[in-house]
Amino acid sequence: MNVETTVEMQRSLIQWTVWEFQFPKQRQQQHNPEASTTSSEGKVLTLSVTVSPHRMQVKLLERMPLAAEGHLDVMPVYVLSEGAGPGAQVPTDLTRIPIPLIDISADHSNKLVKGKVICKGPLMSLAADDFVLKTVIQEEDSQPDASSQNQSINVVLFGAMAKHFNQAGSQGDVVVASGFTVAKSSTVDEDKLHPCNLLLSGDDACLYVSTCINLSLVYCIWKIYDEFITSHRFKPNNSIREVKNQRNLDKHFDIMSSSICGVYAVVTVHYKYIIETFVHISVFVPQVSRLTPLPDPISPLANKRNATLSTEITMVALKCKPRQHFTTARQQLIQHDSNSHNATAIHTTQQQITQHNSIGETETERVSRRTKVPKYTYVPLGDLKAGSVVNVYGVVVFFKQPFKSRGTDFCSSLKITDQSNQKIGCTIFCEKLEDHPKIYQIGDIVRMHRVKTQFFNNSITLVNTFGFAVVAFDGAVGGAVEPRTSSRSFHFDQEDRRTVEELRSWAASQTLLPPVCTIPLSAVQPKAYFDLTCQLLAKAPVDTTCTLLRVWDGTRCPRTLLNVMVERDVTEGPSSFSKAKEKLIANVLVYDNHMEFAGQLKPGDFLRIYNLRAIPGSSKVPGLTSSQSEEVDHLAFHLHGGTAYGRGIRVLPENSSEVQELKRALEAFPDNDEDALSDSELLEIWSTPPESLDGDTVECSSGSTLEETSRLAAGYHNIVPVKSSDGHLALLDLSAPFLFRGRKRFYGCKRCSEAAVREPSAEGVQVIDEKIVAE
DNA sequence: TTAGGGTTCG
Repeated sequence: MNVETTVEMQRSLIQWTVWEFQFPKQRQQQHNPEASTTSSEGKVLTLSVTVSPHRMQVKLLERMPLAAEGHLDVMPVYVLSEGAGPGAQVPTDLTRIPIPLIDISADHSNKLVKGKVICKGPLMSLAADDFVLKTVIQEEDSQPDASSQNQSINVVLFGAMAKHFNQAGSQGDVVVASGFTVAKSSTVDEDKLHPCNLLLSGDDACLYVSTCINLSLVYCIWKIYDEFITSHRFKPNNSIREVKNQRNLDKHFDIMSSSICGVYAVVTVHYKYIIETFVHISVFVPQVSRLTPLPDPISPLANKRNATLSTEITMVALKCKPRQHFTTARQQLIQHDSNSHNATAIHTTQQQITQHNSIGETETERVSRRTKVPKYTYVPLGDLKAGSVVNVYGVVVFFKQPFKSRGTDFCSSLKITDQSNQKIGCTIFCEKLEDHPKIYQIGDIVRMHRVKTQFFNNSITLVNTFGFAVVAFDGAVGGAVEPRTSSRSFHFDQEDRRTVEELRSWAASQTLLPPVCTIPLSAVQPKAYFDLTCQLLAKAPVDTTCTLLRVWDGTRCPRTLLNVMVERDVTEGPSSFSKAKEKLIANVLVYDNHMEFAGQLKPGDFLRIYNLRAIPGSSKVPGLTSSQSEEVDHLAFHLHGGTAYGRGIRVLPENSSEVQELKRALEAFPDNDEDALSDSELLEIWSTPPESLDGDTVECSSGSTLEETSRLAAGYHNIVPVKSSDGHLALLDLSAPFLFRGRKRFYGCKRCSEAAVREPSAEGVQVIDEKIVAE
């Protein structure tokens, strides 16, 4: 059994050089345990991987033997690369039979069927460790109109195969089945599918799954870090499942790679877990002059490989009992691997790389090439002289988000540096926020046009002047070079790209950057200052100096978080969340000058809050509940007034790598679907008078139509429609309980529900005007 | 014009 995963080399990394390392025979045959002690002669590289929640640093140190333990707990999955395609992977002695031609009376012992998964049923458990799963596959090459009969067939998987397919397969995958039996379909009248079913069970049954898994570079590092280095145990079961959650291919890659900082060598892109044979890891090292190439790469292929640009599809083959097909598959796998530098799109010359670089250029670059924009010159920061107007590049070592000055403009404050090691302060005044540099974190790179140099306190500073323009870039080595600017036209060419990349590499080699202070809620320490990347869920004014922001980042702070009660009708966004979600929500109190900016935020916005303070056990917070004032072990989050240490808030754009990363974390939260309302919850809400539901669970609407109520319901957590009855509130329909939650409506059963109406407290509820009700 | 980094009232 083996697992092999292939990751494509992405465009933004094509100038990287690949070294390959192969670890032959870490373990001998799984079924031959005596042999497993032999041979760990495979040469291995050692990695130093430093991982913090938002950054990762991988350093190539030296080579040493790698303890390869725990290889045997692998689920029977083959992941084969697309290069060969399904046809090449399956045994050649089998012939393909089109789905419509499958017939119960024919002999299928040497046949295979190929089709696309159009429906995947749930995994059903028959007994402990015995499963069944039904899926529907459709003849892949079928014409939509011509002879469309019986193009789709039920495939029933049994045992471990069902379980593995449940994890590894999904709708849209292309599968090849062999070793199946054919049975009469009992559901043909209902599903109108093929009159036969394919049954995949027993030793001969085999299913090859071709899926569009595409691992990100960094994801692989994570896996290697996680499974290989930390625990020395493979958990391919997990990796397959998790990988399949990472289908957002290019984006995912960009995000992850741009969140790397200071990468010296990146492992993977083409790695294989091959149990019993070898582990195979490729190393990509950026071609920057500072880095000397690794001495004598182990693999003879090493210098030949540079990059592969093609989209690859990963093949997964599932087998109940792999023994019989295993040898074939493995041999093919190895063969495929040794040929892959021919078979896949690998570029071996600098010329080809250059070609791809130019293919990779942006529209702007092409435009600027054609229209001959005048060339900019950039003055190194060490060569600045007072009294001139210059263009500069620099790495951000300090920044303040734009803040309101006493004059007419917003003011940004930066400190930048470059290879000259000069640190230069910059002050930028612009009326419009969008004209300010879009700096998200220290290490970002800025290019500024038309800044004037002036002396202040014995050093040169930069201030923007007429015609000022700024573009910012992420500072992560290997990440996409995407200019952040609101400018419609700006010059950007290959030289700019190179400058950015050189600055990135240089910065990565320096220790000039302060340690990362962006941490998730789960890692917050009392008294710490930190930057928080989060999503705003709701906000509410607390008093004249303070606004409450309710935020989350998908992680849970191990400490009790401060609970701040505010009046419901001043809350923007939902006034309450599910219990599980509430546990993840941090209440951030934003003071003074930050209130104005906070006022413009909308629930749903993705934010980075800079220099947030985690304060333990305060009891003097406005709105604090009396029960909590006793508590000492809670954390409050304060964004204090002022802009010291870059204190402030920034809305992160939806397409930024930071937000993409955050979104993945939030999507992983299992209870994200607030629409799901269990019977007991419904009962709880229903049978409890509104005013006693923790004060904020139920909204009452009065005298509205169904349509109005529905519209209203979209904006509230729960709505129980009521009507006016003698000036009091009454349920619209007493025969059955119903509850509106967002777009969903929940109805109780007439027979078994007992609806009780209690009069809500008058506070916050309008006195009902009979005329309005009548209207 | 404005700011010219350097924590904390809450």
